[in-house]
Amino acid sequence: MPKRGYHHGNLRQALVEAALTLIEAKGPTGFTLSEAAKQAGVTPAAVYRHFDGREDLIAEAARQGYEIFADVMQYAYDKGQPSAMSAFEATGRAYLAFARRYPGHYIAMFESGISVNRNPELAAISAKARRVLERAAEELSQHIPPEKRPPPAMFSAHVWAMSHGVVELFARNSPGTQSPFSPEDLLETGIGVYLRGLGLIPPDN
Amino acid sequence: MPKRGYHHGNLRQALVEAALTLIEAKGPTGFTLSEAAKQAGVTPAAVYRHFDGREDLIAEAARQGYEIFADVMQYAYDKGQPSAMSAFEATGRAYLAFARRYPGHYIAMFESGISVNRNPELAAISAKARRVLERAAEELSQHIPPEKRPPPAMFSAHVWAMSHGVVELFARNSPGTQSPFSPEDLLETGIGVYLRGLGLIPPDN
DNA sequence: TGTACATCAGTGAACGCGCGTTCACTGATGTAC
DNA sequence: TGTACATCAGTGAACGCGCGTTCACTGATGTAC
Repeated sequence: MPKRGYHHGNLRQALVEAALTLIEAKGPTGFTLSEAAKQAGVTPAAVYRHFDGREDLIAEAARQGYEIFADVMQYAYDKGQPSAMSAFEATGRAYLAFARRYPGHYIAMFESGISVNRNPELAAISAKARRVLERAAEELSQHIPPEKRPPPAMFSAHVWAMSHGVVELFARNSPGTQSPFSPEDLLETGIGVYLRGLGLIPPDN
Repeated sequence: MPKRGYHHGNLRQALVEAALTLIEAKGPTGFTLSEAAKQAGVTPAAVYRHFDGREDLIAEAARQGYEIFADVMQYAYDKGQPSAMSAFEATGRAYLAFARRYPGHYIAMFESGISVNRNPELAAISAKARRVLERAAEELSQHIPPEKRPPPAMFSAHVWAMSHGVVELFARNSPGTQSPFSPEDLLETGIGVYLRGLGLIPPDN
């Protein structure tokens, strides 16, 4: 049984979770340190026992997000093996699934404006997550004749961009008026067309 | 010569422009009505002669953005005629060019969290902009055999998603570590691969 | 087991700040005669 | 052209608010003997 702290128990993590809930509910703008403290049942000043301040708390939320993100992507990649194609497709689906399932984390990571270079730990874990997708792209691209093979970094950037675009425009309520297609469908078909364009799927399949 | 108002001249527009500058510089979060007023050389209270409040000012900035956006897209589309392909590619490039050239507008439109349904005028102009891309996709898709033709709305959603993703991840400084490729290259090649996947570009071209 | 002491997580009061918004006003501009 | 009046854009003072942050403190928990 995990030992509980002196007073609250595990305030640090409770604050991160409060922050995630609030970020999800009100956007990175609406999130305030005071409200997170209140939601954790604690005075705002208590937050400073665990974090340097507001930004630091958001950064920790993002860090935990990247941690989960990297795991999820890696797991999808492994599970899709040994086919390079199915591994790649699984990571694409995992991206969207992550955004759906952990919206607070996703927002903290990609919409809060905190830089990934704000501290080395954050930079490391985000790079790790990115590398999963890059590796999947790299392996898949070996099936393309070398002379028409795009650089894997470009390949993965395309897929990342489409995934992120689908999330931002169609998996949230706000700006893109809802399309008649589900985000999952859009991403699946979009990546499908893209892979066909790379010659990785037969043209008439 | 445009007539100037009583005191300031054209406060309404000056406020919109101040807002755009601030939104660009500090993000939608950092933007404050008071600062916009100050930058326009006016008391915060004066803003209320022209707008209902802070949100209304952002909405007007977004509206003007959609206005420009629709024009830019339409112009690119027309200029790319009569080839459906070149018209389509031109609108894709225009998307990115718009994001680059009017960052304040772009942020107000897509990142400020204001809903396009907040007022009818905004909904109308944003729909108009969207329709340009949809029409380009529709015409282009006529070159695909009907049985393997995706719905044009899906087609344009894919391209919009990739464009938006490239802008958000690679054309800003923050989250995506800078890729070795320029956003323009990424979008151009990404859409190229996608169109090839649709069979619109010969496989070995 | 019991006592004395050290640690340190969380308190509560206080701070200065800039925010969005309101209000009665002022004074420059426009208009009627 | 000159005067009296109406309009209304912008003023400046004030408001209440919640924010992030600081500080000396308290009191529960852990530890040494």
